[in-house]
Amino acid sequence: MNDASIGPLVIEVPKEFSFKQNLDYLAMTTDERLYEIGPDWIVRAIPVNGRNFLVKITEEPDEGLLAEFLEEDNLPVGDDHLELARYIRHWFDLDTDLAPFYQMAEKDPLLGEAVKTYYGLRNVGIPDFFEAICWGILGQQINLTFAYTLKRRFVETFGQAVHWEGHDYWVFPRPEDIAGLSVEDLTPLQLSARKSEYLIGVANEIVEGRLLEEKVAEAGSLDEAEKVLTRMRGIGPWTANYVLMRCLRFPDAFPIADVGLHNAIKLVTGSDRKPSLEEIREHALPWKGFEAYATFYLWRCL
DNA sequence: GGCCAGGTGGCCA
DNA sequence: TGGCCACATGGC
Repeated sequence: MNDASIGPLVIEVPKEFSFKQNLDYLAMTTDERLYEIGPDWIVRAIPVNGRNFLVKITEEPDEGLLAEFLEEDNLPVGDDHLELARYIRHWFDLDTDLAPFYQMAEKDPLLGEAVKTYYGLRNVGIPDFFEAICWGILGQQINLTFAYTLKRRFVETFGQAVHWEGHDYWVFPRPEDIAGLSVEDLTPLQLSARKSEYLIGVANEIVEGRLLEEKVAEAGSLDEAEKVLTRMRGIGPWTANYVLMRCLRFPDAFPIADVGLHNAIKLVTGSDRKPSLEEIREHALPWKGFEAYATFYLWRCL
């Protein structure tokens, strides 16, 4: 890794991977300002080892993903390469074997169409733990459009930007950027007082070492991990499962109370009403161990 | 103008 | 444990 300090990073991808499907998914939410997307590329600033690297990712047939570093005066050295590769693998969830999920899903009445239509889509994740939690809290009980607006304001107010060729590439605020704030600092963004308390509270818990990503990741089970997270004020079962699904990659994480999930099930079953919790549990029986991917693909149908 | 939104905490029996 | 209710504000 020493003499490769210049030149792109090559990242192998599994067979069940479609760069296009993942770009199409990400293209729906560009207003959060954390990346820019073209027809066959994506650019984002990736925070690693205390620095922000501007990375352009493309696909090279038969090789995998190619990550180029755009700023000539800000190139990764040493261990940075490893961390950047890890970040990108995490982002596109490249280390999960989707074959068993697909095997189950193609016969499933709710998932069959979705896995055919979106074959190769990965559970595009939120590699940053704090971002995943904040995004969960921001999205609670408001419509998604407004949630993205709030996220954009949050990022542009408290995050860091990499300026390159007339464009800003934003990095999500760190817990230490938020921990010292007061509710009044967040009011101008049109965040409710309660949400502001939650965000600042979680930031403090992380900064002071009372909430550790490793502790959650190493929990013995989904239940245990959920308990650690829901001890935080502002993190209920929905947010906990959302974070476990999008960031910590628990395959069985399942935000069962999610309105989007309910709407998706209503849509794919052609029902005229949303399913009850009991009905969802019934639908989800065959998904055991794959609830996270099942949910992600159902969301994609909306 | 009314209902809904990728919920949660707090209170009560 | 389970059922209400306040919260809070934009989108459609």
